[in-house]
Amino acid sequence: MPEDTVDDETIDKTSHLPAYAQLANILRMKISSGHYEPGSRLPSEPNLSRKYALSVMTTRQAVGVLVEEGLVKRIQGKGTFVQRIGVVTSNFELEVFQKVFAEKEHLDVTVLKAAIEPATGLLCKVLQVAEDDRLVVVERLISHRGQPFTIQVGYAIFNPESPTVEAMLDAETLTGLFFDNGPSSFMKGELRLLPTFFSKEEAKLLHGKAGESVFKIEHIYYDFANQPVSYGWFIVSPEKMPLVCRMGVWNE
Amino acid sequence: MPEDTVDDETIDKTSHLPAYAQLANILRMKISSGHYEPGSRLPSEPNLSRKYALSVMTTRQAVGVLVEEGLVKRIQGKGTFVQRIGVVTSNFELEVFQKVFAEKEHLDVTVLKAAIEPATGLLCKVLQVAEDDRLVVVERLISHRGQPFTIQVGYAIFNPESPTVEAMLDAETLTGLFFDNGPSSFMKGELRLLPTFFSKEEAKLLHGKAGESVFKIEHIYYDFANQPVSYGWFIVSPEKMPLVCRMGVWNE
DNA sequence: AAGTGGTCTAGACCACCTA
DNA sequence: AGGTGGTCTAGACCACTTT
Repeated sequence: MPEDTVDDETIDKTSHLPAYAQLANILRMKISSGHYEPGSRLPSEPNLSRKYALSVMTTRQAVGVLVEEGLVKRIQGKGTFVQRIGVVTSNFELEVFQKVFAEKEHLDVTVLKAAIEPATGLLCKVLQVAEDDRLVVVERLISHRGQPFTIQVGYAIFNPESPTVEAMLDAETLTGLFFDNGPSSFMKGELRLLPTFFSKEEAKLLHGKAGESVFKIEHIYYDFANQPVSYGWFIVSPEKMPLVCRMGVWNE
Repeated sequence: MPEDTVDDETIDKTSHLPAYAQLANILRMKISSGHYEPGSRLPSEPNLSRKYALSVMTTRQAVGVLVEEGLVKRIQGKGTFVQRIGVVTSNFELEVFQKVFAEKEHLDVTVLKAAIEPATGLLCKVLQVAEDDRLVVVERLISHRGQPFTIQVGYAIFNPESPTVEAMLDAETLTGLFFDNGPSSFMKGELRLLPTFFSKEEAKLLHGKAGESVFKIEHIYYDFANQPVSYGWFIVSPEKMPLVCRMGVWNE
């Protein structure tokens, strides 16, 4: 009476797909098919290692893939448990931002405003400067493949020698857009995603309707001394930048 | 002429902090201090292994931590490179959602509506049912520590035997709120984050102002047969649920 | 050919949980 | 005490990139 003999797939060590990925696929399949039910325990790592003739480290790597995907959760001393999918563990990536800004050859930047202004109220607080200190302000309309994509507004503390200011004013190479490719290095930054609505001007520039609900992505960057160096935001429509998060097993 | 003798920290193998975490800390420090500049190459893993007297696997684990944090990027055959921080690689987690719903003892749920209705227009499309098929609809006000937190609206295909319907109507145990603890298992789901604004009623219930910009988190779940089983959304103010993403090195 | 990251082994010991 | 995940070693071979 054979048990567990041919009911399972095995690891093909001649395959180009790494063993850990093969095992991850097998386990993922068993989870999505209901063979391992939500809340239940996965076979222990030593057991999986024996069953699929892999070392513990390789087995751990396979399970680690599922952990990254949020399908299972490891609890030391107890085991690895199949997770139920749910809203609470999700995260939203700025995938569209990545794709759009990666295609530099299809980006067009129009400078709407570039000026030096005295700092006021909120800006003083955010950038930790005194009232009337001078700020560089730049507003840009960024189009992607001919379609208006986002409006960017940025403020930086004015300092002719600061690479930040240089980068901001450098529309040509886009370095000022998101500080991903510039000469300066920042210790840290913070993003904040907010709901807002199109102003009349924004709607016109981005081909939307005034009052339409859109995203605002605020960003603030700090230098090595922990001082804020720039503050600004992007305005972008959810139609141009859908924020979607998939949970569970897709594409099987 | 000593070089690299005492300028570097070393790994304390008697520490409770794992060696890989210690090395990750060292490397993170060197990145944030500018010792390793953005765009530059990290020492190779064999080099780091020799330098800190660790095995390759342990060194890899340390570098893996920084990869997860987005501070460095591995490129096979070339090396590991320090990344510049930027907007494009960020993601937003629903941390507040996690925390709020984890404190089940501090949640209060008021059922605003529970009914069976015929499907119409948009709902037919989303749930892939025929016009006038019956749907269960539930609206809830969820309060956390006495403060109104979110309004949840959910639709499910009516089937008295479906665990989804059971879960939705089960206000007591909150299982219907986000399907994270219920008896049913779902193969997959999709979330969509959207900007919108408070309706008059929503504003009143959530102590906000009508017309205020807020988040809408749409969710749709599918069963094992890939059929939609439920659709709905949460309405929540950005003040109650800030969506923040930190980039670079914080808390050093 | 040499250097890099990517995968893998066959063990080992530790920390934690349950019985 | 025995099982579980967490860490670690000292090698090995492979795939990819550069010289």
